[in-house]
Amino acid sequence: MSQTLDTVFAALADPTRRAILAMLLEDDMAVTDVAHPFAMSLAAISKHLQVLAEAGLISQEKRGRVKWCKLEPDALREASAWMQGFGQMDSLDLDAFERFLAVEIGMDTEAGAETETEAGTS
Amino acid sequence: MSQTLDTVFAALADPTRRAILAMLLEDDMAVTDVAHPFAMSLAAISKHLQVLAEAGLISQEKRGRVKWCKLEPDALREASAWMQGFGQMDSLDLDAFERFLAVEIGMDTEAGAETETEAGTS
DNA sequence: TTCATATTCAACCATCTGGTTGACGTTTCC
DNA sequence: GGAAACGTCAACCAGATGGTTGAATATGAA
Repeated sequence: MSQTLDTVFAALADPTRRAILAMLLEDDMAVTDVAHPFAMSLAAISKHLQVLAEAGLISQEKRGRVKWCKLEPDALREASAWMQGFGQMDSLDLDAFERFLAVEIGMDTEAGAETETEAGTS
Repeated sequence: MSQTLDTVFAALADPTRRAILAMLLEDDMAVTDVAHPFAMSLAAISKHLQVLAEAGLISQEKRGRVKWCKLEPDALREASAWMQGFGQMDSLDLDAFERFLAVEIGMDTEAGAETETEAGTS
């Protein structure tokens, strides 16, 4: 579940990839056209597009010899929703939010840490 | 400018750091207390906190021998605002947004502009 | 002073990342 | 068929990242 957030935020951390997203905002594009404005090899852009696709931020569809790239805003909305939790922290259910995050990485947040939550060993 | 987005998104890409933010949402904490729920060394947590501080997501203040960590939601709001641009792409000024991104990474989006934007200080 | 607590620093390690180049498989066009 | 365009793959490289351990630095308490 939270692996999505890992990959989405990691994908967004690179300025080249953010710029690609901005370009795709305007229109679907072929890989070569995406690569055109950048001072780097086509292979590098191809890798960036794979990172974006694995994060679910774009989708790719091959038609003929051209692979079309399309923005998929849903993954962004998910990450954005996560951040909204912090942005609007005033009116947030902090306990519930923390429990959510605790589950997210499988940690215990201080209280009741010694409960046999990992009872799987028996 | 966009180095902020780079560092903020990179900081958010790690689940440990997101969990730390969630903990700080509840209350300010000392480094040792932040580290307590995690199965990793104090030094590792100290590094994570430095990453968060450099991204502006938290601030740290030393009182006595204890260093207190405090959530700074502003940096999150900034990144969140960036993402909102995609989430609400329907009602967005695409041209303006693309120009913003183009400047952000110093690239040209198709339309030629050999403007030497920055005499690199970096 | 001496000891314990709180935190960082430095060196080290394995792995990931972002880039390169060159070769390769497809698809289109002449 | 053969050449060009589209895109990926594989190998390689330098540097960043996330973790470790052990020593070092403050500060507080006895």
